[in-house]
Amino acid sequence: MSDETKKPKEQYTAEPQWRYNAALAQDIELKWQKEWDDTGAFYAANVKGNLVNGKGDHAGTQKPYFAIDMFPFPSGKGLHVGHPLGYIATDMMSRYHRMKGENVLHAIAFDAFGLPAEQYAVQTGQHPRITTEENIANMRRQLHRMGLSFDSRRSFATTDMNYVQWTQWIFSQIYNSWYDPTFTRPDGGQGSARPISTLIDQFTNGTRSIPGHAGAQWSDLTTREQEDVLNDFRLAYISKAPVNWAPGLGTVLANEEVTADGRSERGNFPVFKRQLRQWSMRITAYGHRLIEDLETVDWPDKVKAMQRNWIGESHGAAIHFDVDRVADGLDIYTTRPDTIFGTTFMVISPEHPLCEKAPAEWPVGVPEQWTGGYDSPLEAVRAYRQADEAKSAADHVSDGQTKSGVFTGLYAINPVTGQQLPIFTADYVLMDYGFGAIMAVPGGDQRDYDFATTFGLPIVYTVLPQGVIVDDLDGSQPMVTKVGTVINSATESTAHGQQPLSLNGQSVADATSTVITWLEEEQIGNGVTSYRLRDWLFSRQRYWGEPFPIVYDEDEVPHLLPADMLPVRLPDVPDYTPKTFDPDDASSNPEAPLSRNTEWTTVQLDLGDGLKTYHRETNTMPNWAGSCWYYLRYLDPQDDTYCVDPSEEAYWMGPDHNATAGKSGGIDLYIGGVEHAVLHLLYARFWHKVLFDLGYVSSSEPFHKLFNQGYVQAYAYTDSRGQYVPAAEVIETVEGSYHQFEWNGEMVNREFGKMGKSLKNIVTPDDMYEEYGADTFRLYEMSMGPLAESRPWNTKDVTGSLRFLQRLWRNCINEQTGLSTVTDEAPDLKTLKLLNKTIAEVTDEMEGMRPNTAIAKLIVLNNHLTSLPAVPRAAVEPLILMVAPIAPHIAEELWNRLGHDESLAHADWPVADPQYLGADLVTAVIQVKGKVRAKLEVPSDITEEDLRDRALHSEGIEKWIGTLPPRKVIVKAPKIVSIVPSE
RNA sequence: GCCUCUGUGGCGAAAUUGGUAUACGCAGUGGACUUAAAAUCCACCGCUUCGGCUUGCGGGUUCGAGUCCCGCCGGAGGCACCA
Repeated sequence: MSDETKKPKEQYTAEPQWRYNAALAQDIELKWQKEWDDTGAFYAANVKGNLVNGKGDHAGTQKPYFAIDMFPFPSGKGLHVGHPLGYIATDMMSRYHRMKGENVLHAIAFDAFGLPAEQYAVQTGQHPRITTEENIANMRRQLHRMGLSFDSRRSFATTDMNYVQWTQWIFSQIYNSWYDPTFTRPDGGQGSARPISTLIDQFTNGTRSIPGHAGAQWSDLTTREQEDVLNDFRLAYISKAPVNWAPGLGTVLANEEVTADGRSERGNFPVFKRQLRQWSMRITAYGHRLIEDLETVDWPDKVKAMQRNWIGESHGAAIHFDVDRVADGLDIYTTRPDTIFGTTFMVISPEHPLCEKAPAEWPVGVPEQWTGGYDSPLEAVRAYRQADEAKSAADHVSDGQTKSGVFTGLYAINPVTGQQLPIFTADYVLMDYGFGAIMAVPGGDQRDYDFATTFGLPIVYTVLPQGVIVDDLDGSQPMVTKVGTVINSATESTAHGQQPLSLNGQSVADATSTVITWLEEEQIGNGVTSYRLRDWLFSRQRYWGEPFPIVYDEDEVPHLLPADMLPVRLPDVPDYTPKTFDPDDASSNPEAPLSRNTEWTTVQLDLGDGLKTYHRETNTMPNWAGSCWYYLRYLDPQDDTYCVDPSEEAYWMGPDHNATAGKSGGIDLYIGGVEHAVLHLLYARFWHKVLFDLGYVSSSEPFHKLFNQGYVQAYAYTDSRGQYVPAAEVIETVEGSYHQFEWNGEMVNREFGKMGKSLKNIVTPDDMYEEYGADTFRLYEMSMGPLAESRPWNTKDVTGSLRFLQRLWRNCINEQTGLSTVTDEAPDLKTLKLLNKTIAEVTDEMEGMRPNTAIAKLIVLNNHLTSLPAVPRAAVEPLILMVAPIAPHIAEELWNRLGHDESLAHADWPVADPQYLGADLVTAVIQVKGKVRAKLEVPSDITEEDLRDRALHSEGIEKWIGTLPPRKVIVKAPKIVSIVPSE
């Protein structure tokens, strides 16, 4: 009995079989993903070789479009909904360009070496190769479920041996190159990487003298001596300069990996400056080109500015100062040589070699505070240097006006004035910028001023500051009184036989060039360009990275392994965990895990002069190495002859490959987070330029168009104790403008920021697939707001995206039968006009990568179709095609159910018919004193006179303009009439 | 401190060269359908003392300013002893 009463109710309430809900979406999505895989729908065709498109063809005359994301790191945690934002955008653009008939290369690889993978492996007790592979498998599954149109044949991980081999090969090319700043490149530019053999030729035939061995023959030098000379030229070289040592991480780090407060970006450990022997890349040789060529790429201004700031090119002068009793004297760098008359003391870095020349006795009459309380300059300087070494990078930054330092007991001579200047050592002068020494001008520089006031040193002003009257400073001669004019800067002195110099009355810019010319004539100094950018520290004391293709002989001379010995495989080691230390233990020393396998480190090789014993380099490369060139490997992933075949690189990335790419060439679209603005993007540009100089690639820049997607942010909730509560369970109530949040009957506070496990606010793509389906998820991500902006995730808003797809589905499909309901009758004029307007506008939005506004317009069209008694095929088919890049599965299914046998992946993007674009009637607005007072329906081709006339006589307008003739009437036909009434 | 960017309804956000501010979505309100609810469909939805007032605040340019200029205030990001 009860069964009978229930049964009809159930039948009644059950959802129709063909309602577009999460379950149906899943069926559709899995079906089409399989179809795409089976038919190779997204296979991109190469020029030659075995990579052809799904139809079996090589690239023909089709325009190429190469669009990729910054590839992911295969994390053990998997993805949350914030991660795929960029991937969906790139996929949308790839699908759009495919429908425009272009040959689209869209692929993904995995950045699988590096610290986090290693740490994850340590936690799980498994070999990093195993955990890395598991993580990649999980990530592939999550990404595949999203329906991203990758060419699956072009996917790889940076840890694949076949890839490592070519990473090592590129290192070899860099190692075997030097930078010749005078060489004219084939593209007409000055300066180029060249094979090191061309440098050896110059040494051998005497066209270049051998540094440190003047007059010697190259062949007379020992192998050791030759290598030492070459090391100073190689683009990958062994550096003995101060490096960043993080004991808590157990490895050294690049400058780019150290935060502003002197801690490691990963792990937040203190970083110490240490003199350690490490591999370095001479990226500074490319400083100018890395700035200059930013002009040739289509990047956000913000990222360009960040790279310019990071490289920090500045123009100034190198000036030589004689030093009492020290033959070599002292060279300094300044950007303000015009202020040399205001120099009242000198400062050298504690690491500066001149510190070692500190005398054993204080000069007579030295103020107490200059001595630091020590009995001699020698002791004072030694103590100051020791204290300096123990400081972490963070402790070096002085707080405000207090500056530390000590007098060296030495005096320099101002080459312009002949004045004696005390030389101090202080840690505010850095050894690795300029010459590690400055001329201090307390009248012009805040830091010098702070130091001068601390140590009671004189202050001289040489540039007229605001509000100072000229006669007070220099009444002796008549002068212009302009702020920024150089004053107090003249010498009659000819003590060294120099020409007198006066800068008085000149502008700073003029004075600067005057003094540089003078310095060059007198051979005291010269104009130089300096960079903030340091060479790139390239070795790490880690297990999970690429081994260097380098061995050392018994004299510690490095030898490069030839290409046929690559790849150098990572050996097994008894323990691959990094050796870490007390984070504050500055005296600790790095230990490379690879050195633990002594069977591997010692090796017998024949490198051309018989079998000899060598030991291997035990450092590994930083994980930036793999990300420096992976985009090239997509083009030609299986090549055994080249890292990328030149003809493939020319087709996909060359300067002529695509009208959008401009003269630099490069990838058509590269989407990723702004956090890589000065790390990956700078390093990759550098490697690419070396490969360009050496003739391996034809594009001078790797990434022609760069786009930074915003971050997906999320709300998190804390209870009264400050503990995070599960965000999904929080109930929000709104009263007026007042919002309340409740969890388990308790009021909780809302905060806004990242999505993270500890914040209990993670939403995963898997959650979305289950509740809404991949298409709804993709659509929501694209409709949240402008792609470049960060936006908060709001799961409840996702329903709006689902409703749009449901309505689209219902417009085409009978929910009971699953059959098409569209009519083949022609659409009415209103529909045609809206359709063509939508096509024109959505095309425009897609070109500008504004999916949020594109979607709004698609919804408007769809809502209009909903209001029609029957949905015309001619209107809904273009709509389906336009939805396809964003929600591809439902689009394919509808396309199929409407009777198309072919996938729409390569269908033609709709084109607007111009005859429906112009409007016959438009609304003209009548403004009086800038306020809208009336509206008129007028023909769109109305003349200005006509419109003016009709506006002035329109109903009710005299109420606003009065009876007097208006003072002024502006007409912009057919939209605006602006009336200024007489008073 | 220096360099970028940003500020519009209850919320996410639109507004192409200065030309009808608030498209589209969420939330909300009312109605139709239903025994009822959900779903769906239709309508409304900045504030207002009904004069008007509204794009963080104060000025300016203009017939007309969210948009351009000057000065503040708030928010985000980057760099930071770089001579």
